[in-house]
Amino acid sequence: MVRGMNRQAPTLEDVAREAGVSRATVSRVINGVRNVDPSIQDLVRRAIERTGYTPNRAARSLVTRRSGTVALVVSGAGDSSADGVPAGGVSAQDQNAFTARVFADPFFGRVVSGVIGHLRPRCMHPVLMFAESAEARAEVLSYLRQGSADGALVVSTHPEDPLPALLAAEGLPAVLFARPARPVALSYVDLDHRDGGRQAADHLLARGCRRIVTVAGPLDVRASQNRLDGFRDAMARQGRPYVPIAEGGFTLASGMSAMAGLLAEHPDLDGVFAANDLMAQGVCQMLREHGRRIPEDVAVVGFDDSTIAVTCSPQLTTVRQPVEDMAAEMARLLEEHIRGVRTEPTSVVFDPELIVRDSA
Amino acid sequence: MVRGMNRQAPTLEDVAREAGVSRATVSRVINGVRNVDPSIQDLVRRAIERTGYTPNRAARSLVTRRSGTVALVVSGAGDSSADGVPAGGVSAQDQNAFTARVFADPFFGRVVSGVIGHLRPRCMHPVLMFAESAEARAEVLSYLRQGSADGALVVSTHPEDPLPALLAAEGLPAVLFARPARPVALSYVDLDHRDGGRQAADHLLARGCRRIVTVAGPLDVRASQNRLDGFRDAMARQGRPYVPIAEGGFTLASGMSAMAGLLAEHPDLDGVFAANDLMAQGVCQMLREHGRRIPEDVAVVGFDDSTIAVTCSPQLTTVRQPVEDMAAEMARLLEEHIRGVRTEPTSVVFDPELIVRDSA
DNA sequence: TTGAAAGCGCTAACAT
DNA sequence: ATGTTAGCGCTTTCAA
Repeated sequence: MVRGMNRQAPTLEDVAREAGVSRATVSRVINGVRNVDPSIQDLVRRAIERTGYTPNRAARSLVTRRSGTVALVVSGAGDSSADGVPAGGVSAQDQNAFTARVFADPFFGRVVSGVIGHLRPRCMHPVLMFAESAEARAEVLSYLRQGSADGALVVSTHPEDPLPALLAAEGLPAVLFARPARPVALSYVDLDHRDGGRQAADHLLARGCRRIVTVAGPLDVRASQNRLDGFRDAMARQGRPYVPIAEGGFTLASGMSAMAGLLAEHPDLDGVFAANDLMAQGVCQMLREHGRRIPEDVAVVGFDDSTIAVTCSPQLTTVRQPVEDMAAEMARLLEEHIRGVRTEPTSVVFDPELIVRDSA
Repeated sequence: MVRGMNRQAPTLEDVAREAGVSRATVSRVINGVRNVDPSIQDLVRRAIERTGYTPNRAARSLVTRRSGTVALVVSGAGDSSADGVPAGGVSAQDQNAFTARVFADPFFGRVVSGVIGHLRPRCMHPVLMFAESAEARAEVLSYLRQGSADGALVVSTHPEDPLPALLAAEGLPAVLFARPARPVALSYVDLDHRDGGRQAADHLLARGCRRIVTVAGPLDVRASQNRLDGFRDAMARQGRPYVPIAEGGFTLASGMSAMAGLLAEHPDLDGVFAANDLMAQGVCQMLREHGRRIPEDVAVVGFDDSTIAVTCSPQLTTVRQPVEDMAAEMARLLEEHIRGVRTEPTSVVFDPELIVRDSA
């Protein structure tokens, strides 16, 4: 069915003529509306086949007021207004750095995967947007207002991200990954991070570790804080109120240097909880550089169960965050908001699960 | 300008009435067509402000026949037709695995960054699509035919990827990352991989390395093959016709095991060229586990200059592939094809550049 | 069950 | 320089 690029694409009209019926009937067949004579359905379907017809999305959107597209936005904090930004906005450098940071963690890939998994069977598609500056955020809003996308799935990389509030204020359908720092009338999907921290502590303790330390995530991020809280609570409940802690930045390098510091102050440590797998990998590397065997000398527990948990050696024992499922749930909620079958903001909190492998 | 979600969005008509002019005039102002009296322009702009008007994208697309969207497709090989696929197509597992693999390398993030960098100022947006199965590929084609996207930017992860040929056959605007295995009438952007391999060899040699080995990429990938060829040629030209080689899979783990093998057979090696940074990182880790210092005992050169090149320790000396620039160029070419100002398939080949850091 | 016709909101050719 | 008008391709009442 190779068609030259010159010929106009066939329209409903063409199919209707070919089938000897009206536009309306063809439309009904395509959209699966009942009340169409089976024999006519066949007729139409054959005509569609013959003409190589594909519905025009713009025309359909115009009348249905649905684009079949959702914005998948990765949102930073950036300048919250047009303050002090050199004309022209954010530099390519900054933008690259931001993007690089986002993609450095396998986390985002898992989000994409989960989102696409839900969207694809419904003929919906994600358009990727970065909102690391006030300018970029305005663009996201305008994109949604234009009806270019029916709603937004937003993953904030910073607790002070102003985008959720802006979205809510305009009444635009949106679902967040993680509960926003300040209350916003939007649905979100989250993980019970506290419980994850607790599971890590319990496992290390049950394993017989006595001198446990932790490499926390950035403490201005609620998720990090909660993982740490849960971890500490569990430790305290078992009679260990004090746990040495180093703060990392969720990166491999920060995990390494945090571990180096911890090792210097507590050379006899025998257990580490790292608040994500990337840092856990850094922790393992640093431990090995110091001649410690894992898990014989030091047990390491990570968080996330990202792909690196298994590519890392030894394979990481880690607290699984079901990111794909969470992302799919975001898409599901958003779809319901868009369809209007769900109107109130909702929250769905997932439970983490300890995955035991070789590192602890 | 908070608007309840109940009120209909204002249309051109509303603005026109508010400003006391015709729809056409408002449209002209919005689209920056000359021949509009400055005073009226102001009038209109104020009316737009007051009404909070935003143009409806679907309506605009319908008449301009432009969606302002391009498909950014990551394409695998997968089943090339409906052979032996269990009903329902590819499993969620497979899809996740595919996505995970794609995002494990910082490469894709750089592509996204470069693409967005070019698209954003032009008010265009990328929609993310995966085409790892025949089904998914059909969907990409249909998406483009529907006019949902004006063209496709495709990054193939496999040399036998059938998508480019399908795109070309339908005359759909598309630009590829890397020259396709078999000739296809599409524009592409590529790197002079041979020259990159050459630069790596020359640097290692100039440094005084005598027992050089290499960890190649998957040899069914043209880029890997070319990097290797260039590397070997340069070595041969300097009187070293034989270079021990191990084939990796562009992953960290494969870099480690390739290095382990090489080390076992050539314990006296003093220089390594790894065909990408991820493998180079694996190489470094393995070398360190074997007590080799980098670069004192063994010099290591990577390829790509991805973010890990600098997060890795020691920082990687590597052959830079300007992925962001290449991706932006893809976007530029595609845009020209879409606008019709470029009709013939074109190729743009970038030059790699050796970035000297600490590892060699 | 099918068809006729009225738009959806916009741009562009044409008329003024 | 501005307004009038005719669609773009589709869905969806409303009649038949």
